[in-house]
Amino acid sequence: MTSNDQLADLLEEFADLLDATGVEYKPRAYRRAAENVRAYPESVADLAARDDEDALDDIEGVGEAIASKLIEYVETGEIAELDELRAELPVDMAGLTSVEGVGPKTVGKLYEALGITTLDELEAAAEAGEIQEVKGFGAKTEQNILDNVDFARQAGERELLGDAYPQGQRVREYLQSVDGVVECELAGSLRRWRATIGDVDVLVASDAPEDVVDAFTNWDDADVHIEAGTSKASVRSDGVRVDLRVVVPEEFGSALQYFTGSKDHNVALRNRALDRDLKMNEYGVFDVSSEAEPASGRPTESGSGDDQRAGERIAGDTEESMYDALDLPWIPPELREDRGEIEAAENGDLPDLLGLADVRGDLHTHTVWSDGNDSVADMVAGAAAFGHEYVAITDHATGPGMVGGVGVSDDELLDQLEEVRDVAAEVEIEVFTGVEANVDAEGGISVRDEVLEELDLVVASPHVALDGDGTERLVTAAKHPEVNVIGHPTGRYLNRRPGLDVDVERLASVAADHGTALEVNANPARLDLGDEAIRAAIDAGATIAIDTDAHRPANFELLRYGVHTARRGWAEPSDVLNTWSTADVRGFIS
DNA sequence: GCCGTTTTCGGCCCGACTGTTTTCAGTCG
Repeated sequence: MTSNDQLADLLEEFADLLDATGVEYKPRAYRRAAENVRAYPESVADLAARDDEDALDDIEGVGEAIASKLIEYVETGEIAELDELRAELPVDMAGLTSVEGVGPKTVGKLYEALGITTLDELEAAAEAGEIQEVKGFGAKTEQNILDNVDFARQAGERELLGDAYPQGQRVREYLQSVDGVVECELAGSLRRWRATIGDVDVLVASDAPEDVVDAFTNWDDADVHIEAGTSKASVRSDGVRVDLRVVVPEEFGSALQYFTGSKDHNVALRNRALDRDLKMNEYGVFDVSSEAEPASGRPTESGSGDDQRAGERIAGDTEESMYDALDLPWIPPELREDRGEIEAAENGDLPDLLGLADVRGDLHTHTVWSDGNDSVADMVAGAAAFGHEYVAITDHATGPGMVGGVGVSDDELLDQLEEVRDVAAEVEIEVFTGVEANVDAEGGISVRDEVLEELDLVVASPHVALDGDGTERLVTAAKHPEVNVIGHPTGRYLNRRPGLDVDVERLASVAADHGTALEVNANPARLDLGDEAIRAAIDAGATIAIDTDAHRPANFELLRYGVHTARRGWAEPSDVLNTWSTADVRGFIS
């Protein structure tokens, strides 16, 4: 069945092709429809497949014409009109528009003038100096294309949080050292700690914006200079696009709120403001009740550039003031996805979110006994140095998914037990003996029960057959009396494979009944379970374990990614096994 | 092509930046 994403992609291609052929307004309608189809909570293809003309009526921006095209696609696998457009403009639209500065209209013009259809042809034309000969193009545009075409070829993927976060910290530290910078914060999806990041957004408060832009473009780590004006600039650093915006200190709070997003959260807040005769934007919250024509619901066209700041400004110097003006408490960035957080805030029901300092231990680590880099003693010392009160040693067991002799056999596991106990006797922190066993395709565990019984803690993780529905298999594992934690339940690898489909509600309710925790693997390539699954799991009553899967002591630092992902899943400290005391954890796993 | 307390026509979000212009179009967020 066709996913909403696929249908939305088709509508967007439609929009781009219309745009490239110079059609007005229709492209916007198709893009809006695409956006709403993508975000629609039910399967649009299912609705379209119904023998009901009005089935698609509820989707904003989808009218008669677009609805009939969606139905045509679901029934026949094609849209005749789209095929005609493709024939008229046979270009690799997605590839070509992935070049920074090249949009649909440019694609249309270059096809018209030079017959360019692919990235390779675009590059060849630029190298041959043909592009600057086209009317409306010049030498700079041609050079920009040459500069960006390679990046466009390799890009197309969002950056992992674990790569973007250190990048963000570096730029923030640098800007904080710049003269005239009053405040500096990361914004955008990085501040919301999304698992993947489009670009790094950084916001500065300063009365000398041009000096800040200047310092930013001269940053040592800025490899490519994309653009720079008087109040904003963009560079590429280590392959990541970094966008700077500078505002005056009085507007820092409103700008931070605006640029943190998400878009959906901000739209919902803006509507709430309108209900109160207020206007909310990146410059503040304004009382427009005394403005002319209040009944029209929109400000008058004065023609001045200050329309955005019309009315009496009642908030904006801090983020708190923005929310307060709408009678809401401040909402943590991780929750700002329009997933019910505004309603919860209104009712005083916002979760008391877990913090990094609440976590007391790590229940999933590896040593040289399997594929880790360090000894049991070094990993335990690393956990203690990180500040943990307890740590579990859970090396890979041999079995399905373990290749190249990585996992330990049952006999080796028993040998390792003695070493772990010896180390444990020498240190202050609590050390749990354990294993990361493999869950086979049927839900079986790769270590004999008698051996599992000897261990304090058993993490059971899927490492093979990581596609299709994994619910029953994981349910079987979660019911196993010796299994305490289901490790990285879906087996996903961000940007590489989606992992198992899991009915989280069902898995979580079984896990809750059998005293099994579900892992949030903090490795930034995994972040598994992900935010929405975490929330579903907690709602179904399951306990969460946030573990780093550390293969060396430095990996204990990855905990932050797991904690913030759990915050995105509305997790409170009590939901998380490894915020509990040593005695309580012992109680849970015994 | 969509939409409506402006309701069957006439609008459609908008500001910053760049590169090409000689007053503006295209891209981006």
